[in-house]
Amino acid sequence: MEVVSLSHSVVGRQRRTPKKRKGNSETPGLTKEAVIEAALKLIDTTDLESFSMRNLAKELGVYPTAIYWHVPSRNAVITEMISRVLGGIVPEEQDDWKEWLKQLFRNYRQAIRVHPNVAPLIGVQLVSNASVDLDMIESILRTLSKAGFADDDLLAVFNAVIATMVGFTTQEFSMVPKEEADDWAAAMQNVVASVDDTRHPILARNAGNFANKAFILRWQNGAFSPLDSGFETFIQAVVDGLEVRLSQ
Amino acid sequence: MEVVSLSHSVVGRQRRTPKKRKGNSETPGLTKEAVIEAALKLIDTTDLESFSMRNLAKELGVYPTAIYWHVPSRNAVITEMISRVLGGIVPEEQDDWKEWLKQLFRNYRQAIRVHPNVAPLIGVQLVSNASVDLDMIESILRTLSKAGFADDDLLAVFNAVIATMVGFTTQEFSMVPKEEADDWAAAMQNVVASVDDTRHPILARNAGNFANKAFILRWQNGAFSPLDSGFETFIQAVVDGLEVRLSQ
DNA sequence: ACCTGAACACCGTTCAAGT
DNA sequence: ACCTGAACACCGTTCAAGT
Repeated sequence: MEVVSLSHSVVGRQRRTPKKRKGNSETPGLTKEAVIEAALKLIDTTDLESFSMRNLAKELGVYPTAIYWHVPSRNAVITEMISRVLGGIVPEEQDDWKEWLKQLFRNYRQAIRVHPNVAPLIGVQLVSNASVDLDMIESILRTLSKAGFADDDLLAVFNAVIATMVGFTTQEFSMVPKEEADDWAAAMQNVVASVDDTRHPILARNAGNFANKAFILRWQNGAFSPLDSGFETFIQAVVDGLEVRLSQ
Repeated sequence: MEVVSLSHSVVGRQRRTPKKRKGNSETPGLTKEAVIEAALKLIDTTDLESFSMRNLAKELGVYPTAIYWHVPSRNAVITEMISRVLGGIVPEEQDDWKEWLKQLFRNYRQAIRVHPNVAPLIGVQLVSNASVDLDMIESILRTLSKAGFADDDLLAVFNAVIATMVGFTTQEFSMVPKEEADDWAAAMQNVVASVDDTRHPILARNAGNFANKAFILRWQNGAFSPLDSGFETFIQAVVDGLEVRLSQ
């Protein structure tokens, strides 16, 4: 996988490239790898709000400013985390382009499920593209080309594919307010339970089924209440719809 | 439009309900409406990073803490802004359910285009649901029911619809790093310009077309580089795919 | 009722100083 | 080379005090 990192020119500049450690088993000190690893551990065990450079330093047992020797900025840490989380989601080549795409979408979602709190960072920050995986892009383009999309269509369909891959999962694992989580859950449950069946009859009829399992009407995110059937329905619709487009 | 606000129970508690002003033209003072309006103006003219309670206070010419008399928390401001931005996106009823859905998606995107910096807040924070628009939900469910979706399918398709509505646009208008925007644009342009055409031939062939117009390979967001064709392709594919599902 | 003003517990990041 | 430590310019929010 060729990942072109823009970290140096983009997310901040490192003062010097730290010297690589010798192979012998000295005290490890701090390394970039250790920083990223600790960052992932921190974001996994707490949440996105608690993910700060200062808490990261606490986790590592160093002063906050020590981190900046190994990593140029907070955005760089985020970039590195993302490319680590999303590494290896590109499926094996396959004849059926629809199946290949669905597998890509599922692999993305599975990768996020392992580190759900990272999800909000990807869909929402253009910086998340700072480490561009050209191999992934080429694989998608190859699949779409084989399927029959070309020229201007290739761009439009590519954008549709990326939106499909990222969009559902980003929302599924969106941030839950930390402090007021309990109050909020209670309030939302109350809303769902007391839907007026003359004003909103269809919703009232389906309220039990929708509670905490529908976007907008849930009080937990995908880490606790996964939206499997919605996801499968969504990606199936997209690939079916793209097939319809091909036949026109 | 019945918007159920969870602000009181969820996003913080107000100390007292401020008394409504009399009709005569006294000095206006501060009101909740003025706070939300200034918040939108601030987020529109600057960006999401600059949107802080303290900057909001500066904009209003008051001390930061004065805001808290009218609004319980930052999350409440966000909630109010979102429901203001997304007010009135539900289309008129219509026979063709596919057209109705597409119109909903387009209305959502148009609403976001007026206040692009609000976009990241919606897709990514569960708090964004704090003001639940039950009328919108019922309208979607009515349309889907008329189309023929029922029972468990209704939930899955509803989730697919919300993901479609929010997902593409959230990414299209994702946050651009403020400080290093120029450096980053240059670096990304360089990546796109120097794609190796033996390793990534299809991308190399399409690089000119993809530069700043494809997800992952752009350095500006939808406010400067809108992805119209991708969006239309995406929503058309979704509704076509849902129609395929109906016919099975 | 509504605002000021001080204060608390946080941020990311820079830079000089140590070893 | 790599870390400490102080410092800067920020945050959201609470609470007492003013008017």
